[in-house]
Amino acid sequence: MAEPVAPTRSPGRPPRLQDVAELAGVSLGAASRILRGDCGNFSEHTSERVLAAAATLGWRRNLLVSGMQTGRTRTVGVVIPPYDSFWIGVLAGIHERLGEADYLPITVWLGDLDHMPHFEADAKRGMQLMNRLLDRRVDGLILWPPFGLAYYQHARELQDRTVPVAMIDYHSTAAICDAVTTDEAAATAEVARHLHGLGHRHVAYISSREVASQSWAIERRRGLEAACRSVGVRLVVSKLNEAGDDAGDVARALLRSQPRPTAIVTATDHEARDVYRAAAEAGLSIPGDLSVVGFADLDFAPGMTPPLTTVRQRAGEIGVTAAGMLLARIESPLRDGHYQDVRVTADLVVRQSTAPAPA
Amino acid sequence: MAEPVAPTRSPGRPPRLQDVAELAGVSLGAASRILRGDCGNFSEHTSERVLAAAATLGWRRNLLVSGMQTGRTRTVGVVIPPYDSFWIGVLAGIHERLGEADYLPITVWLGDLDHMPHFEADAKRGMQLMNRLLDRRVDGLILWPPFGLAYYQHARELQDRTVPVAMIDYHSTAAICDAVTTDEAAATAEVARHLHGLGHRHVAYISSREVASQSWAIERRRGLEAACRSVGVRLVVSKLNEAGDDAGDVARALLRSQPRPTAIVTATDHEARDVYRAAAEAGLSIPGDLSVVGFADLDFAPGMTPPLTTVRQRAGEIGVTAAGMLLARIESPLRDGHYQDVRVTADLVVRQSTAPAPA
DNA sequence: CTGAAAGCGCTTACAG
DNA sequence: CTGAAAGCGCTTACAG
Repeated sequence: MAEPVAPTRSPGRPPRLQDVAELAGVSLGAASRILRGDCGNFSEHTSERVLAAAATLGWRRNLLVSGMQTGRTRTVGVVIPPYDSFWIGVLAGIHERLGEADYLPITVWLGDLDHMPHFEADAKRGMQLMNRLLDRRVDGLILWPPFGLAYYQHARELQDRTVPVAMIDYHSTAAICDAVTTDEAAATAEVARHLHGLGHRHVAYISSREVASQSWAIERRRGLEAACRSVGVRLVVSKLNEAGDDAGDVARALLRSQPRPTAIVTATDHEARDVYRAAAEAGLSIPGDLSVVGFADLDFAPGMTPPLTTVRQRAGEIGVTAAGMLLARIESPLRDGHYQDVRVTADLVVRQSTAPAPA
Repeated sequence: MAEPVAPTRSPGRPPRLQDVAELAGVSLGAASRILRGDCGNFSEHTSERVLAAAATLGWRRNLLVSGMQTGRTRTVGVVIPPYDSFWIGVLAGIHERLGEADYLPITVWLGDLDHMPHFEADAKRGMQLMNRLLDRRVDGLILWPPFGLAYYQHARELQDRTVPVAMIDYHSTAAICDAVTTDEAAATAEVARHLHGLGHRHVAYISSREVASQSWAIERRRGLEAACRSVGVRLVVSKLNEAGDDAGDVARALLRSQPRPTAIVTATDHEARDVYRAAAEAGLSIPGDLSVVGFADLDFAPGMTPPLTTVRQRAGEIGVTAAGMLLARIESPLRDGHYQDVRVTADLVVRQSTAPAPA
C-alpha cells in the first residue's frame, strides 16, 4: 500500500438524480423507479441505460430525502452507557444485527469505561439526548432502562413523536415495550447449586443499588434468595447505597462478621473485585478461606488472581435480540399489549475463585 | 419512580411547521425564521406567539429537511473498531466533543472487544460502510487508519462526495488530512530512560504488525530504537507476523534466546499479556528475572499480576482532539495542504512489572 | 417588519 | 411502458 495522494477536490456538487435521468435520456420519475429496483415495467434496455448512467456519474441515493419522503430513515437511536465490556458487547450485537438489515444505529453515549452515569440525577439531560435522536427521525430506539423509564414518563410531552422502543435489562410487569433480559432465575439457581455442591452453607450476597430502573438487580437478588432457600443454603444479603460506591466497605464488613460467610456472591464482577481487595486486606485467601462468585463475566474476570468464577451473560446475543425485536416492531408497529419479553440464557463459568468450603 | 404506563398512542402525525404558523397566525416563512432564531426583525409579540405555538404543539425541527436544504446534517461518521479500552476511550472523547457542538456521531463498528478486524482483507466492505455513512450525508468522517487509506485510494470513485476527514493514530508524510497521533518519540524516550535507570542494558522489543496503515507501530519501534541508542541500551526487535497473532511464540523464543534480555517492551499491553504467560511457562518471575513494559495502559493493565508498567495513552484526549479538528475543518473547509497533525502526550506509568536488572 | 413563491432532491399517485 | 405534476417539510432569496 503506497502513500495515497490527497484527492484533487472536484469542483462539482454530488450528482443529482436529474443528471442521471438526462444522461440516460429518461424522465426523472423513470430514473427514480428504476434505481429503486421498482423496474416492473421498464424495458431492459432502459433499465440498463439508467443503471449505467448512475454508475458513470457516481450517483447515490440521498437518504435524507427518502427519509423525509417515506418517513423511514433506516436508522435506530441507541442510548446505552459504554461502561464495561458487557455493554460494549451489547452495543456490538446491536451494530451487527442492525447492519445486516441495512439499518444504522446512532448512539448517544454518556459516561465512559470509568464512569457509570447515574441517570436518576439528570432526567432532563436524558430527554434532550433522546430528542436529538428523534429530531433526526430515527425509526426506533434501544434504551438503557433509566432512559426507557424517562421516555415513558415524558411520553406526553413527546406528543406524536413516539417510536417503537426496545429496552435492555429491564423487566416490567406493566409491559410497556419490548424487552430483553437475562434469565436471572436460571442463572442464580446454577450459582446456588454450584456453591451448595462445594459444601457452602453460609453465603453472603452483595446486591447492587436496587433502584427502580435496575430491575435486573432486584430479580437477581430475589432469584438467588429463592434458589438458596430451595437447596438449603443460608443467604445474607447486603445492598449498596444510593451511589453504589461502597462495595469495598460492604465487603470489609462482611469479612468481619461472625460467623464469617464461606462464600460471597456479588451482583456483578465489579463488586467481586472489591471483595478480592477486602479479602487481601483481611489476610484471607481466595478460594482457600473464601469462595467468590461474580456476575457478567466482564473482560477482566479471567485475568483476576485467582481467575473469577462468574456467570457469563451473553452480551452480544442480548444486543442482537434487542435489535431484532425492534426491527420487527418497526416493520409491524404496535399490536398494543403484545410486547415481547425475551430471556437470554447465562452460563456459569467455573474458574478458580470457588473451592470446597473450609471445614 | 413508579412503574410507568404504556402511552396511549396518539393518532396524529408529528406537527408540521404549517400547524405552528397557523396556530400563531403568521406565515410559514415567518415561523421558520423565528424558530431558527433569525428573528431579526419580528416584533416581540409575534416571536412570542410563534414560540408559544411551537411549544404547545410540541413541534421540533425536522433535521432531515434542514440537512437536505442546507447541506449540513450536523452529523459525523465514525469508523473505529471497539477493540479495546483505548478505542473505547477514543470513542468516548469523540462523543463528548461532538455532543458539545450539538453534532451527533454515527459510528460503524467492525469487530468487537474480542476481535480486532483485519481490514486489509476486506477493503470493499470498508467502502460499503463508508458509503452508508455518506448516503446519510454526514458532514465529515473520523477514521481508523485502514479506512482512511481506503478512503483516499477510492477518492476518485467517491467523485464529488468527499467530506473532511480526521484520522487517528496515522501519521502521513504526505499530509492528506488532519490527524492526531501519540507523541511516540517522547513516550519511547521515557521508556528507554526508565529501563536504563534500572540498569537494563539488553532489552527486547516486540513490535506489532508493521503494515502501512499502522504507522504508529513503525514510529513506536523507531522511537524506541533511537532512544535506546542514545542512552546506550542494546535493543533487539522482533515483529509480529502478518496476522499479528504470534506474540506468544515470539515471547517464548525471546525468553529462550542467549543471552536472555533482562527486559521486554511490547508494542501494546496485549502483547505484554503474552509475555507474562510465556514467562510463567518458562518459570521466570516478573520483575525479578524479567522486567516488562507495555504500551497503552489498557483497562486490564493495573489488574495484571504484577501490575504492568506501561505508557498511558490519553485516549479521551485523542478523541476530543480529533473531533475538534474535524469540526474546525467542517466550518472552514479545505485550505489545501494545511492539514493539522497534532501529537498527544503519553505518560509512563510505573507499576510493579519493572525492577532493577538482575546482576 | 412580513408574506408569496421557488426550490432542496427526490417519491409517488395519476394520466396517457 | 413512460412522463408530467404534485408533494414531502421545510428554507431562503425576493418582493412589498
